Amino acid sequence: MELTPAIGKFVLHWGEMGTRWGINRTVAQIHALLHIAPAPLHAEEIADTLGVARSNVSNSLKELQGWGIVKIVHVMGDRRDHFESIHDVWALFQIIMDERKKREIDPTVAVLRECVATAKADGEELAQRRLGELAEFMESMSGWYMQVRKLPPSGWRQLAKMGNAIGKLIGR
Amino acid sequence: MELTPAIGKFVLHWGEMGTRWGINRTVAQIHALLHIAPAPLHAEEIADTLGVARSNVSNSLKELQGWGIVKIVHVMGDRRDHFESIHDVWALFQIIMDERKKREIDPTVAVLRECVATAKADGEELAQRRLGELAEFMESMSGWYMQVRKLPPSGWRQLAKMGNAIGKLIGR
DNA sequence: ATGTTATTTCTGTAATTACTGAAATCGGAG
DNA sequence: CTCCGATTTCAGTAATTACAGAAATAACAT
Repeated sequence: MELTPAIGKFVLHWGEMGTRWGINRTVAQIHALLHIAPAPLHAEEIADTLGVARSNVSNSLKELQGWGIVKIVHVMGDRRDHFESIHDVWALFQIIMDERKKREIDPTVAVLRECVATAKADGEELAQRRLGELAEFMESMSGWYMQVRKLPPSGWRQLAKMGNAIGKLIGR
Repeated sequence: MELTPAIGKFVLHWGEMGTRWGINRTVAQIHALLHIAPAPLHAEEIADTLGVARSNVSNSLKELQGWGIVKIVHVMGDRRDHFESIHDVWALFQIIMDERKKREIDPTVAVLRECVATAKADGEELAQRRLGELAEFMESMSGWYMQVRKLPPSGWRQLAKMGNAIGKLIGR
């Protein structure tokens, strides 16, 4: 797998973006590489292409598999594992959203609810209100996302184009 | 400003969440503290409450002001700057989204477009297609967000409740 | 079984990022 | 201008995170 100028630039940028969103740089780079790869790659190929240690690739791939955006595939006559990422960007986005919701949003809402309960018990009215509002907001966003996520990609696309119409529908 | 159990728990959790989304822990903690504070706080009060250095607070507050979610306010008869955060969660969310779009999404789309152009010039058809799809997806999401962001908070809330209706409207 | 290659785990190190405390700067008040 | 409190800057240090390379394990072929 050779790094052409276009691909190299993309991989580097994607890596940087990763760091800004709490994703390890190498993990993001590998994801980028697999995303544009014409065929599944094996670990050593990735290590060579990106110039990182084999072990680093191994761990990063585990991470990506944990997120569910990279799968192992096998190639006839080759004992090595090959890796492939989801190429459908809408599906990719959905998986990442689902995962972040599960790992971060849901637990946060749970903690907020606990805090609200404690605040109530301790008679801290203001804290109770503020934290309650925050919890409600997050649940509201979550709930909305859970609705839209069921739509097929085409539905999402339509939704994206409907911004104006929705504004009118609601009657701002 | 004393840290009650409820508030302490919230501040700690918010700090952790920050790290997962690429926000410095202290920055996130200060934001959390200001979010539930009954009145604007001055820097030293924040430093004492969270047990971090005064300079750390100063820099973190600059960061939060850069994001536009914390403002300086002045208190009669007090020379010190006091800090207040936006308490409306919907407004807060919108500001953060706007900022991340400006700082990360838009530049990424720009880079993707450049990569597509390069890929095209170099005759890399697959890369061109994949990167093009990614760029289009991100622009599509951006555009959609730009539409909805104009709605008043009440509109957002309605939108959140409309998930089902929208599904039917689109006719999945 | 033994050898061979692929993969993972683990430990030490490197790099990065966050933080502190001191020093410098700022900005009014007298 | 000089003083004094508030704030910021900066340089050194601490803590965290990412990484490489070695060692261990696994998976298969012979």
